[in-house]
Amino acid sequence: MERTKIIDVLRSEATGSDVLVKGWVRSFRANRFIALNDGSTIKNIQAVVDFENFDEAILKKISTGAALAVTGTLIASQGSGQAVEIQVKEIEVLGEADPEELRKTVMQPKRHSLEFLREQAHLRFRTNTFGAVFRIRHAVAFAIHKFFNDRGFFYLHTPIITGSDAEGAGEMFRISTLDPINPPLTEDGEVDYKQDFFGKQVNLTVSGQLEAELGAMALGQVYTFGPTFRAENSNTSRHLAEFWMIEPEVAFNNLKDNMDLTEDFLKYIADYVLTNCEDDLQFLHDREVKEDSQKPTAERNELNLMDRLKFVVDNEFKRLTYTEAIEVLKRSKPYKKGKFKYDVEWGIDLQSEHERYLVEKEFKCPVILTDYPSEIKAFYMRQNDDGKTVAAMDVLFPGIGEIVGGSQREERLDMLRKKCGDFNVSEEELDWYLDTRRFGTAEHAGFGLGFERMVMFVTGMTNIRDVIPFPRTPQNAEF
RNA sequence: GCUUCUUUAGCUCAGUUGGUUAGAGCAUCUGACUGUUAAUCAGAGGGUCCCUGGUUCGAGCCCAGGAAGGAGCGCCA
Repeated sequence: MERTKIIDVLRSEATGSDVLVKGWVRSFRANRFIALNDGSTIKNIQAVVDFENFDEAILKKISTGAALAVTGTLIASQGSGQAVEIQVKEIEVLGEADPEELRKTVMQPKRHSLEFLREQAHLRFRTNTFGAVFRIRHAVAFAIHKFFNDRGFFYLHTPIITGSDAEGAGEMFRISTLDPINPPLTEDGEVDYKQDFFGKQVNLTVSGQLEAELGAMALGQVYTFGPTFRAENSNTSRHLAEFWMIEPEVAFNNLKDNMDLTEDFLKYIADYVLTNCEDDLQFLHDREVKEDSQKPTAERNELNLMDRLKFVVDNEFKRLTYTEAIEVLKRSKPYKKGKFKYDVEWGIDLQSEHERYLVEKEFKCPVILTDYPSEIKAFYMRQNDDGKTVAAMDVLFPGIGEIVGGSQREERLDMLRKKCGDFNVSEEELDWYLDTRRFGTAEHAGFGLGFERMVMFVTGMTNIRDVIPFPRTPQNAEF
């Protein structure tokens, strides 16, 4: 008989017919009820064993975590917790799981802290929470490709190994095949990278944007979706050393087009998850509601998970300029009462506390801030006519902070070269990039979305390490 | 990197003013029961009290240093 996935068995109306399912035991109750899960859905199928007339040797091997092949008749359940169940005819134990060993793992049938689950990242897939998170993570990735494909974007693979650190987006991981103990040296006693694999110093990418711009200035609309690496010593719940980033880039788009695209995009993803991940979302929703009920009122979510997603889908994002934001902050209660740790003044970079105030207290919805002072943003962002600000935008989400950073790019060659000078960026190294401005330059814009931050938002997980299968953070590269 | 909190059984945690044999629930094992939904009942096993040093007649508890983890901040996506 062919195996049927549990998600299909549960949907099936064919009671009375025989099925074969394979999966892992979640629990074995009363020597009679096996809860079996195969990962196709968060739901388990209940397999009912007539233990009085069953091989005891097999029953003994059925324990939490074991892999089974179960053959039996699909029947309407006599119990109230499920619509259908399998009346077992035959069980083959595919892989045993020693209970004495299993009790040391996250697979034991009880609630665990997320910290403990993280220590066994290789086993946490078997839990309800992480099963749900990673099925949703897939759905978000798929939705992203679908969104762009449906709009005629081309998926562009930008290099993971790069020779430029021009963007200055952060500390980089160096890649080398040189002997680390005795590297070849130049006459000056420096490491001689000319003898390295690529004949120069190279790093893991911190952004595919500059390369994506080249694609956009020929293919029109492109996006990247790949791994990104930052060697920052960041110890927070929203930073990873290895994460995935989506960077669309569109020729002939200005900042307004860019904002519209971003908003459509984020709404599309939230909506996709709401309509396609019902069971997993409901589980995470209930989990959060339960957790919240044990917290003091002040620490609870104002909106629950489902409502937060619906809110993003149904409401316009609040758009305002940096200059307006500074004014709002200066009029705010915490500012007047001296509650902010950092001062608010035009020209400063907004601190987390300021962004959180705007998103969580003042507007209570996603916020797009635009037109930041030139000095605090990257060299490639387009200079506004006021001479002080650039056509930048940051999208701020409640609880997560900056989820998207983007801009209209500086397309005027002379202006871009001036900015290179101002920001100490080597024109020589970026000659290939400047060529786009030499040959048929045109206005264009794009943004970068932190994939894991989006997954955090749609799953309600509050630590970024819990939305990536194998988190890489300072001092941690396990498994 | 900075601030702050935490570290006691496989897990989650309690542990009084420094006092003799360190506890609970869950998990595991044994037995009973058997249409259960984190099954129930009875019993059992299970401890480098994070590490190092100090104070003390005596330290899980006090002091110093260190490590790991959480939360917040900075850097950012």
